[in-house]
Amino acid sequence: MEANPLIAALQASGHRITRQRRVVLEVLEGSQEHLDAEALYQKARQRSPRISLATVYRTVAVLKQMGLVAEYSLGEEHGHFETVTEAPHYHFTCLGCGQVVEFDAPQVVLAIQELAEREGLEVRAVQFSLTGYCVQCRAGGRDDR
Amino acid sequence: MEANPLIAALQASGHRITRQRRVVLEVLEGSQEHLDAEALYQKARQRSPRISLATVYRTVAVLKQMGLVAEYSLGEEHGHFETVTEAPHYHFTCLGCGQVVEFDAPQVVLAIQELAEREGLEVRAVQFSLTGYCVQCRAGGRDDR
DNA sequence: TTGTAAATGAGAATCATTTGCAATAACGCG
DNA sequence: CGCGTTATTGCAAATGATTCTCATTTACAA
Ligand SMILES: [Mn+2]
Ligand SMILES: [Mn+2]
Ligand SMILES: [Zn+2]
Ligand SMILES: [Zn+2]
Repeated sequence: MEANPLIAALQASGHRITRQRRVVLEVLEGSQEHLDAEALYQKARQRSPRISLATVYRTVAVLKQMGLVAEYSLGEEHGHFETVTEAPHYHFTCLGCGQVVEFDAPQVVLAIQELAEREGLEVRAVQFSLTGYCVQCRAGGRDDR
Repeated sequence: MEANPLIAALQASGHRITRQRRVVLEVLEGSQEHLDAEALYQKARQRSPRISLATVYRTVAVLKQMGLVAEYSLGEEHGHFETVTEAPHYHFTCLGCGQVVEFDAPQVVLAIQELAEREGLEVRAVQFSLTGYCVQCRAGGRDDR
């Protein structure tokens, strides 16, 4: 009875559907970019001006523990969020222009499975991200540091 | 002329060898554990009581940019440090008992090289760590969450 | 329509890390 | 060895990200 599957899932798990949760979810779904809490907050407030940053954090926290949203690091001091999709993928962030390149890495997934099996580990979370310089930034001089 | 190679490298790069740098380096080298800034600070202060936390941070920062020490995340909100050795290795942290399992993963290194080549990227830093439950913690009931 | 518990907003609190600045100490040189 | 220059330090205040407290609002089951 609810159009949005994310909202439906939230609802199904016994959470109340508030305007702010709906908005945060919409922003998250309607963006290809990799948003951090502040960006999410700015976008959300365009639709719901009175929303607070704390609510943004609280909302992604709920979505995270439900497995609907993933938080990951792009090498910065704060987290970024993205809705969880079928295929797992990872990120490379250019230190020059900031662009994020997404890539999939089945070999990495395999390596993890092997390790887990060999050592008897139960892997709950994987953190994998790269930083460096993209083609454009490497070309355009400024090969600093 | 300097016994410790790390100290020698620091010196060679034009940095002054201070008591506190020597101490931080010694603590880092003489520990198998994965120390965070606070732990490093506590251990360092046993040898040099007046050292400050700020100096610990400043020291690891210098060592990091020289490539002598690596900072990585173990899933917590703060960083951990370890001296850089020949073979790159990664970490799995048990959410139950806190133990850290180190492992090497050539497949991951390969996957990164391939990606870099294919996309023309220059990878400067790799962040790869796992969290979950170790064999002991999985066995000993408490299969919470 | 109402009661009740969940969720929110605002701001204070917390944590990790960084920074400003005056005092201290390394070390190249005479 | 004794100095002078300047990097480095200690301390405290500043910052940035995220969490928490608490009074107020709101979702939603009955
Ligand atoms: Mn992505
Ligand atoms: Mn290690
Ligand atoms: Zn770039
Ligand atoms: Zn364990």
